[in-house]
Amino acid sequence: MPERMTRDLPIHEIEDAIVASLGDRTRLVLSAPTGSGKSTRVPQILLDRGILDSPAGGQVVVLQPRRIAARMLAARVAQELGVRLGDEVGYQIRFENVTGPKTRIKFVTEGVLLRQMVRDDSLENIAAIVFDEFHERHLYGDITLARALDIQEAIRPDLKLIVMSATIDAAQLAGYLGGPEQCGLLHSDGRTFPVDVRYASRPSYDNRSPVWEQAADAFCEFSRASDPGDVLVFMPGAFEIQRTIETLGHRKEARGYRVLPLHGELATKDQDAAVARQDRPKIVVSTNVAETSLTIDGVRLVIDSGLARIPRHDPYRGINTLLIDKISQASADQRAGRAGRTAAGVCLRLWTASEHADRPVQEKPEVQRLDLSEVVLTLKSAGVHDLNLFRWLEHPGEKRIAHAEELLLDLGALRRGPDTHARITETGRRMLAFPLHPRYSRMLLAAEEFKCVHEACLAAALTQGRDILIRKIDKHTQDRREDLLGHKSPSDLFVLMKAWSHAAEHRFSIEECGKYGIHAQSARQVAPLFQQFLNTAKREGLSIHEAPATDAALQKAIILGFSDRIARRIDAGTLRCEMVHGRRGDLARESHVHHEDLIAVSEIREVGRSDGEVNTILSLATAVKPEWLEEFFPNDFGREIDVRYDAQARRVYAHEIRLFRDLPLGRKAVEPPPLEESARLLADEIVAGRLELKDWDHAVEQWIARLNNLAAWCPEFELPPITADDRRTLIEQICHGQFSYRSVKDKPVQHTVREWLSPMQQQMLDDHAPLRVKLANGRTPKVTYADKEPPVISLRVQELYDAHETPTVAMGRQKVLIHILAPNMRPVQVTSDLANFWKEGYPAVKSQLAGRYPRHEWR
DNA sequence: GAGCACTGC
Repeated sequence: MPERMTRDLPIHEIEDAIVASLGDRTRLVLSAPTGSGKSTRVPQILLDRGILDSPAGGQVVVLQPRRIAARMLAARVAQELGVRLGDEVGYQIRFENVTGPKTRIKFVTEGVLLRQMVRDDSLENIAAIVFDEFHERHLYGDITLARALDIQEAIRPDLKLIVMSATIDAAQLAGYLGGPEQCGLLHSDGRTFPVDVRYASRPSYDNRSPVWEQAADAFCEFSRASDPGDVLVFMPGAFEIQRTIETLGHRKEARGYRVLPLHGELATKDQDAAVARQDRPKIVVSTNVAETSLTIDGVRLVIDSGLARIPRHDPYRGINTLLIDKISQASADQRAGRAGRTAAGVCLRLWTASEHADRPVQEKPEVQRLDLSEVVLTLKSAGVHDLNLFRWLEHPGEKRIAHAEELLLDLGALRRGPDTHARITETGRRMLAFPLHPRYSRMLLAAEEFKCVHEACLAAALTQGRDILIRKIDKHTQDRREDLLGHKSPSDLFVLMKAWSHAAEHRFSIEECGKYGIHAQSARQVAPLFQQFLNTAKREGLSIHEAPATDAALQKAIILGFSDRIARRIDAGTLRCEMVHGRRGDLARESHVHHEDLIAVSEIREVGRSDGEVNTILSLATAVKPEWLEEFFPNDFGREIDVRYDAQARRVYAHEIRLFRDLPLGRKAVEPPPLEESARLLADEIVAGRLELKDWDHAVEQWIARLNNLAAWCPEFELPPITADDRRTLIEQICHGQFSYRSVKDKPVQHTVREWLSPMQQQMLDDHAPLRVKLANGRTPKVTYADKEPPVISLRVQELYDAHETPTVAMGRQKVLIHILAPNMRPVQVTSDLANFWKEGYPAVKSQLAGRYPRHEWR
């Protein structure tokens, strides 16, 4: 029989209030910091006080953001109640279901419940749902709460919903849950030790030394005055951690300390070492893992860089970014709290108090930061057709929703309905059976057609968790790895599959994996995923073919999931690639598909470099044959004729360029088109000096190609004689963007055009030429044209900031719309004269951004 | 020569 719990934790002070509130209303927000005992005791209170005894069945489901928490909390509650884990108290996480028919208290991770809601929205047997650690605002937690509210209103009015949070603005949350009419609001105190938070005396932008130096300085200064005990240093990533450790190694104050790194890519034994008690005091230098996921007991001093690498999905470009950013006040408090777990502690922040006040209060919720494709598909299957009307706690932004819908339409998971809202298709429903990003579920469905389901399941499993191939390895390991995996491959996924198979054959032995730089723990975790996908595929009626699939079969399946990420190498000497939709990036150095011209990439990530610039890295590449694209996407092909004039030979050459969407795939020589005569006449004009040109050879070459394109666009266009009006027309065509920006951006052509013109026309060109904007960091921002509206220049805040250091170079004096893409918020728009942007437009931008986006010091 | 936070179905 369950024992009665002891009432030794702060949460019991409001036990009666909880019971009373849930007697009146079905919703409750409970704000309580760590140490209040809410996670273990609230479920027991619900059970003990009869709140779960509803006709619908008496289970409380407690949502946890992490598996390990679900497992440990269940074990602790079972122990407190004196019952066997899996009977009255159980837990369910991916791959593990430790519950039984008697289970009344069930801890689950967020994805488990969302999946359950997709299958069955009556939530039979569930009397109450508790959302724990809701302030972390994970994507699935947000969606699960919103759906639970829908379900409560539509079919389960008796369902109790309790949202627990440590730091979130509880009143706002209570408002979302219907206000005082429908939702109770309670607060409990925690039980932690006080932490003395100290700020830097100099603002961080004033301090030119790198964060690792600053952290080491702070440590040395502190340890000269008092004994720090165990120390925890927060850094944004592995690189900075390494530098911090090196720097501390040169400081005499750090002698006698064990200095240990802690981050996700470390082997388990190294992570354990950082958490374990040492024979000497220790300094653990860690990423965000130590903020929520791992606790290190005995820490009395926290040194916080205030930085983290924060992932975001940019819906404008359809890529993921991972850039270093300042953490929020809430996150900094969470980090500081790590110094007060076992005794009073100190937290040294490497930024000033006034800078702190400028930081955002909370981190942006994931729903406003990440790719929503999977969530959108889930909601569509639940009958939410207009996602802008969904009950978002915070609206993710129309662009983010639109981007997800576009991808799902491309994948065939959605189809436009009569009311313009896209509806889920049969393919979409089948895709939803797989717990995967829709791209990968699409790949698995395609794999059936190409008879490679088994292989595709493994490929999908390998992309889910941490990379199984460790990046930083020594030369010997590198050589051994190359012997095992080869140098070239049609797909990086094949390389991963080969590495994994080797690890699996050796039962994921740490020693054997270590020889090849394979992360044994990550590789081991792939196996259950692989099995889960195979089982799902079987259940969905896909046939798991016994015969090994050909490489081409799997490559084709991959392409069907990633057709909007086709890329072409620009040249053989570099890793530069151009992609469909005008994007560019660099193929990952470690890719094994470096010998191929045309690839599909499964991952695009924008990553900050140590010099402050940004790299777009294309990884997990798969070789693509153009004829496959033709087979699958016959309507996405176009062609363009490129005519060039060879001045020495005085001949015109023509090439046909094949385009996949807007990506040039290859060129082949063709008969010069009828325009040849006109082109030659034009060339003669120039050669004869009747048109003064600088750098004429190149200019002519470019210009003739442009004229040819114009003729294709406007058949009545006659080249000779070139009247002033013709020229005007030409310029206007250019100005209105009917030539691609790329085609006229080269300097010689600008020259050419200028030289043709009367002074008045030159003025017109200056006023209306396609904008050429070059930033101080060498990047050229995107410029888009629309009818009758000023051109739009899209700048990311980072670029704007970089550009501010040295002036932006820009041609053109017309008014433009400058679109500032600031992470975490709607784009800020200002209309400005570009040449005077810093004088006129920038103050407007600044006033809109300052305070809301304190990533940089706005000057 | 360059480049990578953490979870979760």
